[in-house]
Amino acid sequence: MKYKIKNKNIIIKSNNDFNPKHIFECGQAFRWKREEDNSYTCVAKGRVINIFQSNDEIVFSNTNEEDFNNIWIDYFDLKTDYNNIKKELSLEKTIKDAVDYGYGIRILNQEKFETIISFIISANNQIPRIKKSIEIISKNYGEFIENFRGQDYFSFPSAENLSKVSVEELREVARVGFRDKRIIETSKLIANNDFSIKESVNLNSEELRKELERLPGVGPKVASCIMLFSYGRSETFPVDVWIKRVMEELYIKKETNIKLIGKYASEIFGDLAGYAQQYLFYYGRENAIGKL
DNA sequence: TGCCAGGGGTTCA
DNA sequence: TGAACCCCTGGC
Repeated sequence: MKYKIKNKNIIIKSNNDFNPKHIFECGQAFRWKREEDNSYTCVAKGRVINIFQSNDEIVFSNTNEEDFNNIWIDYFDLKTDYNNIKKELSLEKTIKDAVDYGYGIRILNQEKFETIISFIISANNQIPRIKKSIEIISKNYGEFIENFRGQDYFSFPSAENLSKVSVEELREVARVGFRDKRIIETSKLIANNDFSIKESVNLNSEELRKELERLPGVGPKVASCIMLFSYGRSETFPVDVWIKRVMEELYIKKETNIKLIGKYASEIFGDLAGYAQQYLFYYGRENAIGKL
């Protein structure tokens, strides 16, 4: 991975396949903040990092060379050649517009426990409220990291710590509604190793899905998101209401059901289905369905 | 102002 | 298979 260091910042070439807005606003992550200068501050792995695009350069600040190599290269999936993925996907003509539109998307490698809880919260919920709940949970039960640009940042709590919170308190404090029990029970299963995150990485995707769906609050869609956004299972194609609309509008040309859409996607996109999902999701949401 | 629909789905009957 | 679910926001 080629980079240079200037004024304590790590700088890489954008290479037309790294765009902070695309990465953070394509629906995969919740713990980022857009700053007034259009940079993005994001919390992960107990660190706070700021990312700014300047022409064809991407500037990582509030970090250091060691963290960049040990943490962020993996987190931002910098070893994967997205231009190659886009080229392959674009052979299929319908998706080409979506790929061109979200050209700078990358799929992050996020922390597993945080991703599991985040997507349990996402069920039948709205993105601003999801972000708020996750922020409150971190602030109350995570650990203080630092103050950056006037804002305090906290890590996402461990399963051990979150499992000790009462259902009532969590609902009251984090405004998670009926998801309260699911969050606490899942945290307990993970904390007491009934579900072993460490061992789960060795499962094949079919086994992993089955295992994840044992967790309260994790159904087919949430399991898919967890697999794609934190287990690197890039053949996974999460089908939510947005993707359903996009696929119906662009491909199927009529209303259909979720199962069929997943099957269809895997036939067209194969092992690249997960990437395809992200380009389509971003394209569909940003352009608002109906105007495609 | 106040009511109502609907949302990154899952669960339970 | 279908209704119910917390809470919040946007539209009327």
